[in-house]
Amino acid sequence: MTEATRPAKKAPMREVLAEAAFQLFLDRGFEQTTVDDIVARAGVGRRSFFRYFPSKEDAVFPDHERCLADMTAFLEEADGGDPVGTVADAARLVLRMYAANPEFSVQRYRLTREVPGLRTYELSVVRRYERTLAGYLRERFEGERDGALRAEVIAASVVAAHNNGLRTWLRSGGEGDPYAAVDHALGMVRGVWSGADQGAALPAAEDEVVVMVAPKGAPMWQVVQRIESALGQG
Amino acid sequence: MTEATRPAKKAPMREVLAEAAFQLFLDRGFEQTTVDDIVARAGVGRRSFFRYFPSKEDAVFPDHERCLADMTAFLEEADGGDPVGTVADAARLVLRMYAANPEFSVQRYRLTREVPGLRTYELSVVRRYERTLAGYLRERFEGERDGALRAEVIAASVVAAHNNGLRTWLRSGGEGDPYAAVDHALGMVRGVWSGADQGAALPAAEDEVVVMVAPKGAPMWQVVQRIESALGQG
DNA sequence: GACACTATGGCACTCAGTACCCTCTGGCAA
DNA sequence: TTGCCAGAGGGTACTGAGTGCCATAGTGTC
Repeated sequence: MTEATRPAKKAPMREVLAEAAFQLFLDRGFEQTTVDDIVARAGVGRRSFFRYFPSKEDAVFPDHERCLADMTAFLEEADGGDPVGTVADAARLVLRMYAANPEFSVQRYRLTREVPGLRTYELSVVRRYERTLAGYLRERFEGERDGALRAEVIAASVVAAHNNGLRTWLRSGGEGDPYAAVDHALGMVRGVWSGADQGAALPAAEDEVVVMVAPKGAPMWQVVQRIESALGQG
Repeated sequence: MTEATRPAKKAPMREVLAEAAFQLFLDRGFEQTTVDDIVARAGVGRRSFFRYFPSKEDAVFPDHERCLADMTAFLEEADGGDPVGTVADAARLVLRMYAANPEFSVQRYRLTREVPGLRTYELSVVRRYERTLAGYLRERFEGERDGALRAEVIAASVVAAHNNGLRTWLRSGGEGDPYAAVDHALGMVRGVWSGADQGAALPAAEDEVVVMVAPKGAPMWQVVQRIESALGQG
């Protein structure tokens, strides 16, 4: 009726629904909100909801589908650099999505923490990222010893590290720089697993050697970090 | 009525239900089987099903609850040895459960692969194992730098490695020794992440050093393996 | 104006999961 | 014996997610 400025393209229904759903979830809780409540608030028919979201849970994560597509595209276009670094960069795409909307991300995080159904749903989303990363690594490690195994373990490590940093930021209420923690975490994983093609990319002679000295009782991850700095990767 | 041998303790209803459910799932598929079908086959009331299984999915994984309890108990009783080795051993408890019943495990694996709902449910189960392992590691790493981060990444690595080996065995139809692949996978993870307290447990002097030489272009994981053998941990 | 195509609404249905109440059974005490 | 209690299981009705099918309205195009 009184639709304000004339050429105002009416917001796409998908966003209207997601917005209405999220507000209701915040107000009265996820389980206490029915799909009928959502469509009533959005002023549309019930059937329309399920045309845009296959399930009630999907309305809480309206942006992951796009992000997953971005990640896939990113990996398809990736050049042949360090595989671990590449998947770490791919993981950062997810962080970028969260960071693009801190308030929403934090609210959703709190909501998800409290609703078992949403936690489970989120797991399936995270798993798809992990599988995407693992698929890329599997190709890169094709033919290498334990290639498939390393692909999956590295993908899991990257996802775990990313999520650790991300959660730290979310728990803090979305204040400050989310990239710091995530980059630190991903850096650790990269330090442990990476290195293969990175060295080969250097024009240095193959017969160059590095001598590393470490106390015998030193923790392995500390040893790895020293190797890193010895190789000048830090 | 004609209940065969007299002192035959009637099988506990939970098992009767799980058995009936699983057979029906194999015969006509998970989604094509309703809870009414299951209770009809088991010869009990519908209400009883939900007394024993909170959801239809739970009937497919009747043993994980117990296994998770075993893992928790195992970690509580664990001595202070190498933390990574301890969680690797804890993960092996899961493999033991699968290996105790190869045919069932393989059938369930095939079923789970095909049913999205079951895949998602399994994710939530796996996640609980992962959290249990991470919780243990977090305590062990208390106060260390990046302790919580390392706990989560290592837990994720261990779970990924375990599942990689397990799936290899399941895909093979449950033939042969499942422990071989899993031990190999866990060994790799342990080689990369372990070492901290292991070295300290040696009576060797703190000032002992190891000198390691490696080609500059060598992959990091290969470097790690060489360090391992240098330290005599292989 | 007929046609087609797409977006949306409405209705009816299945089925998982829950709340509430009933029955049956086996103790156990007065 | 009677009365009482407790615990296992059964039955019924309800809520709410998700689906299939059809009707309707808007928007072109010829």
